[in-house]
Amino acid sequence: MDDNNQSPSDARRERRVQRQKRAIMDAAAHLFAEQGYASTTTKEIAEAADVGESTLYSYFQSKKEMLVAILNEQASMFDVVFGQVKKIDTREQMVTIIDTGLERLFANVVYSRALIAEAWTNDEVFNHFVANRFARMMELISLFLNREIAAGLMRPMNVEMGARMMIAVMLGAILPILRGIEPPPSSVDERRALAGIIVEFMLTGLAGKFDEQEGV
Amino acid sequence: MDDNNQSPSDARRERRVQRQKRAIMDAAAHLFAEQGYASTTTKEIAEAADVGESTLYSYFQSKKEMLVAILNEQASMFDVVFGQVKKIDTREQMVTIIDTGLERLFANVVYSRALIAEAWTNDEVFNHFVANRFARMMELISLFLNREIAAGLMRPMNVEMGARMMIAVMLGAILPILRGIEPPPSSVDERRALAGIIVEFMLTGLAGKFDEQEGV
Amino acid sequence: MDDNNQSPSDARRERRVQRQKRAIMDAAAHLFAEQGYASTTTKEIAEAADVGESTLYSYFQSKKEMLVAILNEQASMFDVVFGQVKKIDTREQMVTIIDTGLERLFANVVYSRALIAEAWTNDEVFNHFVANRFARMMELISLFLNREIAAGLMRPMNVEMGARMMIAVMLGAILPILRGIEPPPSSVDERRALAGIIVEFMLTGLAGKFDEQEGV
Amino acid sequence: MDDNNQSPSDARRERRVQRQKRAIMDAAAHLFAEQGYASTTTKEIAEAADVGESTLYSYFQSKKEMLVAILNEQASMFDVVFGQVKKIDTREQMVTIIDTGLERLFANVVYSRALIAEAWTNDEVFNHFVANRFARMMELISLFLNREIAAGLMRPMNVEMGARMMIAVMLGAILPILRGIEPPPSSVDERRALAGIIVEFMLTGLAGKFDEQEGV
DNA sequence: CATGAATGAGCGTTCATTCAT
DNA sequence: AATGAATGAACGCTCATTCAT
Repeated sequence: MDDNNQSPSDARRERRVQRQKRAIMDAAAHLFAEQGYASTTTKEIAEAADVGESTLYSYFQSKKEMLVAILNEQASMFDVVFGQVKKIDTREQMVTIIDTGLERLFANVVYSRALIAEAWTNDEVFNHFVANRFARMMELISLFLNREIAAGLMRPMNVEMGARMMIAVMLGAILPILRGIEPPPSSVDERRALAGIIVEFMLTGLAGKFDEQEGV
Repeated sequence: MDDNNQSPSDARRERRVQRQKRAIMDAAAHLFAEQGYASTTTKEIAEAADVGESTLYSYFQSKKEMLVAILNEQASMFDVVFGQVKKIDTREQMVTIIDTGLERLFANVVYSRALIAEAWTNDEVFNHFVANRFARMMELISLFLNREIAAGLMRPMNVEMGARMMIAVMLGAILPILRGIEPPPSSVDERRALAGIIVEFMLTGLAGKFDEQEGV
Repeated sequence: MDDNNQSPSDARRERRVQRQKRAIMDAAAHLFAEQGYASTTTKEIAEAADVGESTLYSYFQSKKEMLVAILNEQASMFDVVFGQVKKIDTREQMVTIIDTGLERLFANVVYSRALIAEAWTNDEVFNHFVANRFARMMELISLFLNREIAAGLMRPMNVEMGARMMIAVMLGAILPILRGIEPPPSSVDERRALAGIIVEFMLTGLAGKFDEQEGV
Repeated sequence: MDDNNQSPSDARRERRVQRQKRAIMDAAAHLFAEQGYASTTTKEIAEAADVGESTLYSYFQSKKEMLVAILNEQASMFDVVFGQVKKIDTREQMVTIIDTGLERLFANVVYSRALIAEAWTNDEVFNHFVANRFARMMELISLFLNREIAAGLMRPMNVEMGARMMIAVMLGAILPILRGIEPPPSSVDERRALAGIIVEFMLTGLAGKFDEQEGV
């Protein structure tokens, strides 16, 4: 009886706690994205989340912990996207993967912006949240490129540089959106079109003509 | 009399002032690049520049002014490079332009890193030091691309996206150097090789085969 | 009706209230004794008493009131002991009185320690809970000493200083126990032996030889 | 030349720094003595020392460090007094030793009161600043007592308890002064008289008759 | 009556800036 | 011109207390 009585209210409380935590994280992420972690005061976060300043500390032990929660979430989102990548055989698959990545990215633009902002100057953050993910990404792409080159579908090249370029092209396409200068694509179709353009540039650059064959 | 007497020593004083200013700016730029403007204290700058904390204020009216001086210099360096660009007709010219840009960039990596760090989160800085330069760059590249397409040397494309991709590829190639993870090229030859790779990727992407003809 | 109906349950409630109040006071006294009043948080008290933090305020109006309750109780305990003192004619009576005092003191060491801690720095506490009791104690002892001196059983002396010394010797004997460095005597016999030693030192000091006569 | 020039001003600066440090420590010691460390705010200390709150931090790294400086000084003062003690053969020597101790103690009553206040509830402070000094004191006194007993000048006794009593008697005599209830002796003669009374009570207690002989 | 959640007031501390020398 | 010393303003954070449930 007690169990039946308490369980639901426990769950409800837990949900409310999570909702508040989320509200604070969202407020903080926006501010961190817009002015950086160091320039954002707890007072501002509290006001943006519409709670008292001391209430923040019921949900996070410190300002730094808010940042970490934001970075963790953003990084794990990234892991999810990458975990789903299995094989890339056709150009269409490539577009789909990138489209999925964009979808997730645009769902929390400010989180990404905050992550980049902090990782750009903070080595600890960079090493903890970016470095190994970047390395894994490079590895995955390198494998893919090597396979394509071996199959004669891509030109011989410095594979590491190639991988870096792929990332760069993707980043370049969305940088103004991340930075908050342009709005994200307003429809699924627009987004997929963007993914298509990105792939086009990755594969053929500005000048080339690329024949769609069975492979990429 | 005063002129004859004072002029030389005035000049000497002026030179000394400029040298001190430079020392302070270098110290500040390094720190701003490594930990961000907001997280850098005037005490740290003073120590790095080996002067008393209050001496900073003999050369700059405020901490913010040090940042502005650094950003101004970095931005004007950029203007110099771009001012020299006249025409791009051959692939070789393109490589040379990019090589020149890299040269200047690597001469003051920390200045660039500081600029990016601050512009990423600070709208005022972005609008003042980056926005119009970025726009001019986009314009210049777009003109170039349109010309190439008209000449049949490049495929028809969304020109704005193309311009953005060129910038992205260049940025991608040097990002780890800017971030301070990799060292800049150690020789002029290495640097030119890097410029070559960048152009290669800009034009042909990963897959394409690009015929060097008379045009780019 | 109400009387007949409610009285028993009222009494039960009252007992429960007193039990909770006691639990909270015990928890608070321990903490006040170990870290001082100001350094003890209501959160710690609540945890030690195993109740919610806000529950404390059902029993006490404020943190300060908990302290006052503790001090009151400790002081009234003292009054009880002193109220029983009637006459001191023989050395044995003296030992008994001191032994009784020790018994009560050791029953609530932490209460005493908390009282001393707070009275040492807080004038309000000192004046309210210590000053007049100390004065009464001095008066009583002075009377006793004067009587002894008049009877030729003690040497002429500065009586106030004598009284103070008696208190000091007693305090000195139990200070390490109060401070929590040594455990209280583990048996009634040990405690009485301690009382004996205290009296011995009071009367004869380190060097003297004291003849037990009819008087003290 | 530079040496001759700089040295005096360096010394002057050093002296000024020491003077400020002392002023802050005095202000802090008074407040710590009167209301305890935890209840004293840095704002109060700053006001009492007549400096800005942030100025405190030019001289001490933290509030805790102010306390440590005070305790250290007080403890080292104690060491000085005890270091001078060589041998105790006559009652007069004993009086002199105690008189010297009183002199030093009364010179910084608030420092002592602050030390006692903090050591009473703070184990770290107790262990670091009191415990070993107390132990050394007990040891010294025990040695003395054993020698006296062996010489037949004192009665056989529990030596540890005897030592503790000596300390207690001394403490008892000055407790009201330490606590700030009574003023310290206003003249050297008064102070020496007090030392005499203390010794009297140590040796003969309340009742005894003690013959001054060659030994104590 | 019991409590988790919320908070204003105020804490110890930092820091860009000023000022006397 | 250069600086050590000083400081007000504001920071991140704690805590005794209140309140809705």
